[in-house]
Amino acid sequence: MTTIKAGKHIEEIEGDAKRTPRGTGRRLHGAIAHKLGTAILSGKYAPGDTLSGEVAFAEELEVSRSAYREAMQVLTAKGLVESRPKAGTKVLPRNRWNLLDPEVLAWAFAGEPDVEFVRSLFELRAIVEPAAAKLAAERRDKADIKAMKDALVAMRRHTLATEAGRSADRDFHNAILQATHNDALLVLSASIGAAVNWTTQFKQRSRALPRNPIPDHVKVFDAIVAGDGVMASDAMRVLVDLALDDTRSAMNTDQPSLPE
Amino acid sequence: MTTIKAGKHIEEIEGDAKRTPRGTGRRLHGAIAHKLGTAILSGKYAPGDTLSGEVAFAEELEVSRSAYREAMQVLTAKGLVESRPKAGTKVLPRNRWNLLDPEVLAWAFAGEPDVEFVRSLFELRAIVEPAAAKLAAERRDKADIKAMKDALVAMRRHTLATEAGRSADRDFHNAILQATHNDALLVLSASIGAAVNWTTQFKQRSRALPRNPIPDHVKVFDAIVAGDGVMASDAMRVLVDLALDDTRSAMNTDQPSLPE
DNA sequence: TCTCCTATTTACTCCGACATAATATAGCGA
DNA sequence: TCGCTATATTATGTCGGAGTAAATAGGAGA
Repeated sequence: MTTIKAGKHIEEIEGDAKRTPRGTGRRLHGAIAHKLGTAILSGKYAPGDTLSGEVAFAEELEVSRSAYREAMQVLTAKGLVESRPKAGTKVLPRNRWNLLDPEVLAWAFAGEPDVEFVRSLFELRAIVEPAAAKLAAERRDKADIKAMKDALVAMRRHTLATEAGRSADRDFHNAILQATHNDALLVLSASIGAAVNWTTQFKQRSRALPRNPIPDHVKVFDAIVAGDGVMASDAMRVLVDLALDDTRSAMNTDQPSLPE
Repeated sequence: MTTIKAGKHIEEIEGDAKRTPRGTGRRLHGAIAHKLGTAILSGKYAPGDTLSGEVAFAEELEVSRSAYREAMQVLTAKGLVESRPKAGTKVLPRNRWNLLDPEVLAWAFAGEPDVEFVRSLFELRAIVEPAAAKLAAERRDKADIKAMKDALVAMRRHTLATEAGRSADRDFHNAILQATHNDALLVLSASIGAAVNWTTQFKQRSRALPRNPIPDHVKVFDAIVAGDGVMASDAMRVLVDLALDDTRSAMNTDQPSLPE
């Protein structure tokens, strides 16, 4: 007998189905959750579907039941599935999903993102961000202004074509939400930031950005510094609308099914 | 020896620390997550704190490591903690918490809710709900109107003092968000609904509601039915502002540290 | 003094068994 | 024949322990 005791055959697993340990800090159950999460978000498992039993599915994934179960707890925590004895694990209806969870959002954008959903996100941005800019103009302090200024400088140095530039863009929007000194709004930052990031990448994917986004951002910044809430709100509304236009045209001309 | 084999001593546990199985559908790891979640949200474990090791903590809670770990996966999924080998499990900074997650929100309101946080939530409502009402007025269909009407009828029958009435209130706001036909907004429904619910209960706790909320709701409803976005938005703004006033005065006159 | 290596601590993964709860089925009574 | 109750089935839930992998701390060598 081969006397394989504990998790000895991990190597075959990695070489086979899940080359899990990408980078550092990636755990096995996290990888499973990612795999199943994207599968659900992409529609491979539709709401109402019943997943295979724990033992069968864990075996199919070539992981232990423990790891599989821990992954399911993650999906359950995010409202994607629900497990009950005897009944099995079922995919919950879409309105139970925590679509604003950063990780779920990432799963949603892992495959071909739903055009309708992107539109929803921009509509949310169009509602929240102008209002946030208004509050920021009324409440910003020195530190907030500095954070926004730094982000703007970084955006000018790198372009949106680089990751550093996109990061600076996110930092700018994040700084605005931070300046509202509102925890609930700040949480949306992670969600909105993710949406901004993914859609910006989509814009880049199809064509070079034809328009210089800096002036629009500067207008928002100036209004906030001046403490003019209405002007900040208006400027931000323009910014979001333009971003929506760009993304929309980019997605229309975007040929689907690009390989990863 | 007592020859206790598997989970045989659950009874002592239930009678002791965690009287877990309240109702049906409550799992052990869910109870652990609830317990630790409320502990973190209440500040018993502050950001940066390192929790005891798996073995020690699981033993302290009188549960198996599996159950404890599954609970931790839930907390990790909601951004409350982060675990790394050797370093242990640490509570993440507040800005990493998914405060809009319905479950986290429930944990936040399980103890004495932070006044500042409640204010943040109402500010979010004041931003989102009027805009949602406007969209709803432009896009509502027959089914949406029926859902709102039914909720209004139920609100009239029961008062906000009853759970049925609060449920109807939530249904009404939920129906409006549903009528926007926007998935991203709909997700906020769960969060906002929870906030509405908790704060409504707080209002009830300190005194009888002096004002009849029905007319305000009817105004919103009529505007949406008429398809008048601006009017719907205005009416909703009034409604939220009034609710904020009520809650604020209720929390001011509210003597803290009421026993559960 | 700095760098590299080793050692330890902690979480991570696996396994196999038993307990529990919800459903499906069969039996019983009206 | 129909409806209700008791039993059997089956999948999730919980348990305990063993062994693996990773990150930090401390020590050895340059």
